[in-house]
Amino acid sequence: MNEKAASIPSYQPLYGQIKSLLVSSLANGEWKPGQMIPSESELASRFGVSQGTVRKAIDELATDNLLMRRQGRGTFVATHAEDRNSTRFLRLRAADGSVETHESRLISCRRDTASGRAAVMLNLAEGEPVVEVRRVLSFSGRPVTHDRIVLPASVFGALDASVIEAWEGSMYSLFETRFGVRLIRAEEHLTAVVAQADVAADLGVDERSPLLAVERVAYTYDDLPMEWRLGHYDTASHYYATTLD
Amino acid sequence: MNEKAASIPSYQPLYGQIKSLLVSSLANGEWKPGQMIPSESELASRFGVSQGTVRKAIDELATDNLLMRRQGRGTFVATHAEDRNSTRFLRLRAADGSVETHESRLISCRRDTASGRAAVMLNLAEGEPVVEVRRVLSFSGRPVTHDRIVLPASVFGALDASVIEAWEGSMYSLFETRFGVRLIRAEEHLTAVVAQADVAADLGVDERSPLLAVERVAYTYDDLPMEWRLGHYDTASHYYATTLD
DNA sequence: GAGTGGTCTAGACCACTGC
DNA sequence: CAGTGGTCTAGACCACTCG
Repeated sequence: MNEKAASIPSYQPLYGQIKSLLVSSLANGEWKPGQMIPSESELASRFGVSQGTVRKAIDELATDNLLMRRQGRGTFVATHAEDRNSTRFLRLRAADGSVETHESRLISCRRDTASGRAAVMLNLAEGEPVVEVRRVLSFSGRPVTHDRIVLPASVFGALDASVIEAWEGSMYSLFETRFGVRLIRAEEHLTAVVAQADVAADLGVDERSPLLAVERVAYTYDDLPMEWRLGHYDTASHYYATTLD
Repeated sequence: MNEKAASIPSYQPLYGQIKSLLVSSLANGEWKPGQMIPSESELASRFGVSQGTVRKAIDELATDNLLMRRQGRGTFVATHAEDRNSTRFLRLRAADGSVETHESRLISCRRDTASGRAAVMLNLAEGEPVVEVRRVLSFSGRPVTHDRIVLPASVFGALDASVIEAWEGSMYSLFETRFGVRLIRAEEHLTAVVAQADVAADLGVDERSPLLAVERVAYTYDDLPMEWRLGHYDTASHYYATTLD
């Protein structure tokens, strides 16, 4: 095709437009997490562009972890329901650097109304219905993190304790499978705080112990905030790892 | 060229080899921070490959922040001595999300011998000479972080208080300009701790206040650890920001 | 206008997977 | 062996910067 992006106002390259089309197909559920998307050559003829252009679009989506390429097999929609992805957002490491398996213990799951930081960060009005989950994550049998998770009830209304306790896998995997919500990106704000009574009790640490407070907001394909959580990590024997580059 | 990578043992693509060659030129100082490297077409003929192959190599180096592309101008060696890069490794934000300017106050700069975590992380034997810098960073006039920086004296022997106080710019910019050491990547380990007396005094917070402890190791082009630092951040009015994706 | 990076194409061939 | 992604090429043309 030669009569390309002639009338686009502020120039966007063809592969950028293809990328948007692919994201739309992901967002509207045409291709579901874990599924294979059409081959590069098929997409090229569908969109009327060369394979190289489709390739560049897919390259960027793979870099952003929206897609996963597997040589010889195809290109797949990324999913949290995979061993290598199930802890993608977990930055906690044991003091010796190893990545341990962890177990989750549910404390509560109840309906509530939005307020404070959670309401602001989720773009909800005060008082809108939400679901609030509290849980403790243990590493090698020892409680390390306490999480309070707030979700809009408009989407997660069907979430309750039995659903969570029956689920094998991560929260994000549950959201994908049971609610059709795929969270692809999150932002975290870290501070150091002193443990409050309830959290201290759940973690088995002294009140007033220092804890790492981790506030997280996770976003969908459309960049809508869909989950707010406040974690409190006991960093006596674990640390939070990041890379700067 | 058709007689390409015929005898390479475990297949490495051509652009990967070009990438290695480019990194070598960066590491041995053929092209210095801030300088422009040869154009893609010149590199293509120098290496006897197509421009597209050079391009792919440069693309990846630009993604890794080793090079910076500027359309219409050329490709440049990334440097910390640039406004947009001078705070590249600083993840601190004010509580309202803004990025403030900061001022550094030097507490001490002295020769010491390697020991403990610093020795281990810098691959130094106990007792090898190091330079230790302590400083406080203030945001909007208020002290927020206390840093203890340890550097191998074999490279940074000429560093002293007068050099630091005369310098306008970041530490990494100083390392580049005065010591020919470019640090391209760093890893951080975060924990929550209680303030010790000396740090508390320097930051003007109560002893036993919770602080965010940030241990950082920074690496050169050759992936050698060249800087170890232990920061203590007062997160009462600031937070540490990261993105998960 | 000359030079640089950025996009797009068409086609050849290689590497890997699974039937 | 067919199908998929991965690499490489050669060449055309576009967008941007600067003198």
